[in-house]
Amino acid sequence: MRQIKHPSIDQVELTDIMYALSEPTRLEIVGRLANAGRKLTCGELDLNRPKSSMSHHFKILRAAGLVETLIEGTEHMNALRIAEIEQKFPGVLQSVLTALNKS
Amino acid sequence: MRQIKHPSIDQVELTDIMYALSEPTRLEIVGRLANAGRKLTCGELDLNRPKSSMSHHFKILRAAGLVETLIEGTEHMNALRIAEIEQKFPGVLQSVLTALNKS
DNA sequence: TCTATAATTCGATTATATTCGAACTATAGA
DNA sequence: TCTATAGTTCGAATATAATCGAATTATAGA
Repeated sequence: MRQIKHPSIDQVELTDIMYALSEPTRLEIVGRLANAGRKLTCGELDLNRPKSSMSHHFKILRAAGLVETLIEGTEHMNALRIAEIEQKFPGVLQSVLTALNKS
Repeated sequence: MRQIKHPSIDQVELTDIMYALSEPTRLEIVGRLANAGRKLTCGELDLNRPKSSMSHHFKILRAAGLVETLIEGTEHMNALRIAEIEQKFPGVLQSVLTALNKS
């Protein structure tokens, strides 16, 4: 069961996080993953966009270090790397999530 | 003495802020404005880039609502709109500034 | 009114992102 | 071994952004 590679937390750059969060679809994905409180498949998110577009956005979220994807069978389970990100950049992701939930 | 137009704080979007902060030069400008604790002219920042490039980045920072520019004579004095941004998106800008000062 | 200074705007070039259909890969289960 | 399912990768089109020299605007001061 081959797994997807992710950057280690010390490779994660603040600019990459900012960039990943600057796109509405990706911000929506991040918000839903946070609120779900459990791992979600790409399909469960259902933002009404083609699979290839979703895949593209997940790739960027992974590269930024925001999302971790575990392959389980035919599904890809996605989770926010919130604890690690908070440790490295305290408050950054948390405050964005708070702002998201207010709007 | 004509002044530059800025968005009102309720027009400011989280994605625009994230986008503005996703570019290293702009992040640097924001960090210096925060640390200076006073208004700075574009020239004082001196990031070793052509004036037209700096002007472009300031335009984006202004449009995102992050920077306010007051014209005084021939100089443009720039300040972070930190109080307003903090009120609307608590912790977002502050945590980014903290992360910047650690790196 | 002339000159110097500060910064913006314009315009062209190049680079980077987004979008999405079609083809492909990997796994589970019949 | 066949089929269905979940997602990725490819490739091409389109859109958006970054870069920077040259021209322009606005002001201060001589």
